Amino acid sequence: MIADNVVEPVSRLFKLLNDPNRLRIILAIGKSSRTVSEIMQETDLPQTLVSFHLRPLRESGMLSAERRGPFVYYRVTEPRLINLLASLAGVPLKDDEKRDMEFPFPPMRFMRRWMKGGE
Amino acid sequence: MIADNVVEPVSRLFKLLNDPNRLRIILAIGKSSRTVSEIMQETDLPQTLVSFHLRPLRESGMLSAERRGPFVYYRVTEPRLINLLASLAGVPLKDDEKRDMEFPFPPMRFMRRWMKGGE
DNA sequence: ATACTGCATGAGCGTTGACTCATATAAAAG
DNA sequence: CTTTTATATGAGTCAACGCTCATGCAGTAT
Repeated sequence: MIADNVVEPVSRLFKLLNDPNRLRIILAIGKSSRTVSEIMQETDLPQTLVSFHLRPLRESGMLSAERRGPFVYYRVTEPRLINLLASLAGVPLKDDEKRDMEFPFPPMRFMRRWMKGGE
Repeated sequence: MIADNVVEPVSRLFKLLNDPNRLRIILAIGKSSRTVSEIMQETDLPQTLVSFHLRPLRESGMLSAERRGPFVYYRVTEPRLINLLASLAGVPLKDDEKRDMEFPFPPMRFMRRWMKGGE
């Protein structure tokens, strides 16, 4: 019998990442540091929606926020997350992201078979 | 600008895995082959709910189903998924699952920091 | 044919989740 | 102090989701 406290944390992690707009936001930040306005531009999402999604990502610790003047700069606390998501999404890393590529994530690519949706 | 067709497949994958009961079901099957009744026992979920969750998992190709007499045997099509989930969940593999452990998934363990939930 | 077991499926229901709108706060500029 | 820019937040809406109930179908046995 599998305990709740084993499976619920994993569930929370996937819930945090299961929204297309959140993934867009994370990938837009990438391994650099971006203000909310920059994220709005790169994702073409309204400000209030970007902030709305940034909250749970920040509160979970997946993103960190630092205020500098009127701007708030967000960054991904674990650059490996970008490697992982880029690998899953099947997109190449930007050139300036290929540094500190401790390991690529071909180990996860096998899951791409299950991504096709019935539409 | 990140395209929809890049990020939506990843979203669908995570949606498929973001439910605690689905994770329980997948881990209950493990690397072996289990009937619906056996899954019910191991997860303590009602039959209709187990079947309800098995459907999308099967239709996505994540699980395969084979009828033998009155029973339907489910199995995980990619045993590596069990390695991955077990690693994320922080649970050891059962002894009989440690074979064909081509790679463990310490590469993913760093995400465990984001699993804590505010309750 | 009937009955029983194993599993699947559609309808209905309550809850959660994504989104928008209006508004609030923070910093800078005039 | 007022205004403007950058970001955050609470309330409300609508759709999606998880779940249950009732029922249907497949296989087996009598």
